[in-house]
Amino acid sequence: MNNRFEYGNKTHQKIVKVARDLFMEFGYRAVSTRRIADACGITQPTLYHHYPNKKTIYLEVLKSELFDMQTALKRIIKRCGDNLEECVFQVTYYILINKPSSMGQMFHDIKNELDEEHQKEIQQWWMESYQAPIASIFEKGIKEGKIRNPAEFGSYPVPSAYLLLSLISSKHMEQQVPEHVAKEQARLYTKVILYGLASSSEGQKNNEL
Amino acid sequence: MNNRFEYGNKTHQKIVKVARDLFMEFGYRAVSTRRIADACGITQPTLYHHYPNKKTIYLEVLKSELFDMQTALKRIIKRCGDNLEECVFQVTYYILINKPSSMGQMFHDIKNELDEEHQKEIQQWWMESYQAPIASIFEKGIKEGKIRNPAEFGSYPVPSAYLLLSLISSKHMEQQVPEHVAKEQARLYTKVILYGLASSSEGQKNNEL
DNA sequence: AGAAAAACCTATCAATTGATAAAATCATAA
DNA sequence: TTATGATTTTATCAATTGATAGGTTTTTCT
Repeated sequence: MNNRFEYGNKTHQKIVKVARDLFMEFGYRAVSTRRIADACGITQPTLYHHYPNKKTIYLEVLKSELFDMQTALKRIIKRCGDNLEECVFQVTYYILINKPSSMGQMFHDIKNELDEEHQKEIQQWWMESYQAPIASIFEKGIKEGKIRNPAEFGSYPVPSAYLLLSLISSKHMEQQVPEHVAKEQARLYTKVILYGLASSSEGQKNNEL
Repeated sequence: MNNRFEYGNKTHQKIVKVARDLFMEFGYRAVSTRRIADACGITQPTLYHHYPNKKTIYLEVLKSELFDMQTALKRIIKRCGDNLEECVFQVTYYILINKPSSMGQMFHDIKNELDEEHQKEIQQWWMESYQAPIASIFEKGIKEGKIRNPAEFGSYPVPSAYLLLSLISSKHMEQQVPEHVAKEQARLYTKVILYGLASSSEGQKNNEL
């Protein structure tokens, strides 16, 4: 039947899958086309039969990366939509486990290795897959009075989403952590972004302003 | 007198100063030795008269970067040591303005472009210049009862410092911001990490556990 | 002034990079 | 079975990279 099609598609998909791991760990510049080819078990020029150039492969990687994240986050938020804290926790935990090993590196590559048209395109994908889903959580929280008044505190949905994402993508010098530690971290991040580090009396003091 | 010394030192310092801007903006791999030399107004081999190789220049850059930050943070903390919120705000604001344009890129380079000995060394510098000063703020806050019980909340000084630094080094897709916006951001980060995004009633609810 | 040393430049190297051309292999459909 | 087209390989390209050798200029010290 269409074995020919599927056969070709195997390599096609494998390239993106392999390149994804490499690009996300070492960054765009540090990963050569030969390295990708080796990890795929093919020769370097074969890459150019499936993709016109290195940049296209990277774009394909970003697309799959962001698409997977989008579907997962939407599913999680739909599942536990009524419980704000639980929802923040679940999202935090999922990203913490499944995010690219160096999100900062990813942003750097997007900004420095791509031309402006592609930057705009990726930024659009990024907003749909990360920003919008997380912001929707806070938006709902605001409507239900569970989140402080945005006008007073500056806690608008989108900036709030960026704050949570900042906490998640910290990992300054550390390596990948085991699952139960990630769960613990997710719990901490959730509590901090919702309730803060200050003891409750201090928190009240601020709220009177 | 020692004009010879000073003359040599001029170029010596200029290389580090110029390389600092380039490395921090574009990353280690994206900045070639020729690019550094051009920006200094010298030819590329001249670099190798002042420094044995590219990596040494990068290490020198990191050293100066971290040293400057350390002295600044210690000064700030000493100045406004009795007021927790103000102290957090001042530190946040300073880092926000003076930090390398892509801190994530810096961490990536440290982890991927340096050998293990140098990694350990830089990590030591990093802890002294960023982690320790900020952690000292939270340590004092805990002693004074202004920060939640670390044993219950997980808000130990060092992890707390990392949380604040995560917020500061967010800047996911944005460019450098003007001064008054940075001040606004610093204000928000300070309030969020201390008091959280949840409305006060929600915060109380959590505190009862 | 003149010797010594420091600073700098021209020319060049080997290695690696992304990318292309052309030949060889393989699977598919007639 | 055989012709066709997709897939992969070998061989190779020009450009860029970090780094070195050797000569030239500039500064310093006596």
